[in-house]
Amino acid sequence: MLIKHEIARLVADATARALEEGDLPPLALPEVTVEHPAREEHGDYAASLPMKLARAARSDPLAVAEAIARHIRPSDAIAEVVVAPPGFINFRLGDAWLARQIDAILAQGERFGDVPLGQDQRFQVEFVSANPVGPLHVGNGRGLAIGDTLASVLAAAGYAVEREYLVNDAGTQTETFASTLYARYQQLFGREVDIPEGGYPGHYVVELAEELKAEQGEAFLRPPGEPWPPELHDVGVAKMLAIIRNDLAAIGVNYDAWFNEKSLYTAAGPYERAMELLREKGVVTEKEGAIWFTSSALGEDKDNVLVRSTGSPTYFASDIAYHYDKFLLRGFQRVIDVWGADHQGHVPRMQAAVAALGVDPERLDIIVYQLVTLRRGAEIVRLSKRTGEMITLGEVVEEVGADACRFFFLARSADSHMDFDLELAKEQSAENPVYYVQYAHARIAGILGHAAEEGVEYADGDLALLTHPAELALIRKMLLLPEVVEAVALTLEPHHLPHYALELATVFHDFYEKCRVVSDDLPLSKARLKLVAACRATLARTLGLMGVSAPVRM
RNA sequence: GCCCCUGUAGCUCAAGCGGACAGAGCGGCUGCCUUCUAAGCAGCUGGCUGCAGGUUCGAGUCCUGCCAGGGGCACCA
Repeated sequence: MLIKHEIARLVADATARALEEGDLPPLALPEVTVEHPAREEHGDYAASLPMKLARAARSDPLAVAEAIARHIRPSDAIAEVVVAPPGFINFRLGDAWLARQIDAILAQGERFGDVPLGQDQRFQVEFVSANPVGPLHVGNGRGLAIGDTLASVLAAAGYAVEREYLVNDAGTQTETFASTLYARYQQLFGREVDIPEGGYPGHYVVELAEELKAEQGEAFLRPPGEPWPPELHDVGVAKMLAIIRNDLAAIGVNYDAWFNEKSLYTAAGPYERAMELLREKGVVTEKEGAIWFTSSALGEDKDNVLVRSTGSPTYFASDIAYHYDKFLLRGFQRVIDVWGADHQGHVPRMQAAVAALGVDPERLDIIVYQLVTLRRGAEIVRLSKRTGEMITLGEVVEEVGADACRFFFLARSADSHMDFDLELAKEQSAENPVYYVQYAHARIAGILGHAAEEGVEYADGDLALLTHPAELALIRKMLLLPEVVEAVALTLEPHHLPHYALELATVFHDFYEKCRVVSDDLPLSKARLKLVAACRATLARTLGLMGVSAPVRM
């Protein structure tokens, strides 16, 4: 159990005893939590419970704090319990206990940070899922960093997590894409055709057409004026998808599943079954030749079309079928979808649809991240796939580096609108926060390498020798990792991770300046080697959760 | 017009469920390498948390109104 929870329990138990013995008047006990005081002199943890109870106890918060504090049982972890105005109970961890935690961290190695929140419940995180009609852009990068890290953190929190990419290969967009590709293809054979209305003007389609011509010659050519051959759709989508997968690989994402939208539409498949279920639930109606989800009766602004009057299903219907598949067919306990803000209007009706399928909407979390503005200095670069000019994620990764990209995307909360200034990202590459963290890891690797060269074995190091404030500060910070993992898993806000990484690196660099590790003092050297070995594991785990590399040399 | 997000230092952003004196990085200025990595450290500079009310023992955080910016309101996805 995390020390944070142990302390909260000590406070709860003490309060219960104070109530039993009449030191406090009868009152209902709220959930007890502890927090980290902002100021160091207030200790490691603080309980503000007395201030919350003061009114019900009709007493002074300070008196309540003292009544509770009197009943706190001693713990070997806690060196000091202090009551402080206006009504806090402050706890300070003991130096010896802190030092002993190093062995616990070393024993866990790079599993340190795991937290027993889940018991292997199956979770799915679906992210990016960009339509295979163009290369990934910077906004996709943000979704990628958020989704991938969330998946890693949830796995560390004890859930069985699957990463999934939905390939939208059944909608009108890939049809338009195929038309565009065919137009470009024909142009290569000297035909004067324009790309279709609403098509994709980007140069990459020309490149794909050239590739097609080089590989297949005129095999896809039809007489002028005739529609493109049906095979072209899948061939084109496959080529686009290959480019996307390549970009994803460059930034280091590994999906467990690639789900084809088309597979929803097999006979008696998810689409048909989901629609049937909605009909059974009585949330479907027909009007103006189309089939509608009667979401306005469920508190929504308006109804939404499921099947167009042409008979083809909308994106909304497709997504309902997809979530039917996730929840009812594959049985995920919880599904986390990571969407860009341009889809936020889709959130309430999706939640309503999931509820209509009989699934507790609490099981569906939709993380909406705000859009990214890409700029070069003062010049704003448009993100739209529909304009010819765009900077792809692949190009950004090449320019800025995968590690810096991920860290940058991750460091801002999903709710914040972010600017990605390429000029700045490049200029700052040496001053980038990610290198600050990685440098701490590389420094430790250097120290451990140096110790090995000097033949210093430290397995028997005596941790009791670690008493320097910088050493203890480092241990304190390391012990926070499980708390951060727990917080991220609970709030689904991965931006806490890079901020923690920065704090940990700061405390390490401070320690490094103040404490020489390998010195003439062999016992102290051994103890400090244990300390930095544990710190290396903590840094590596933190970086690993973010998908950022932990270099041994820089 | 309605809905979602945001407004915190010159810039980019933090601030777990409301807690003690709002923090980092970058920028600017000043110092520190015969030593395990100077991609580092120490110090200085910097704030009416958009504005006005309200709730509370306590508000950057919650509520209401206003102002400003981004996004969304299709038989597109």
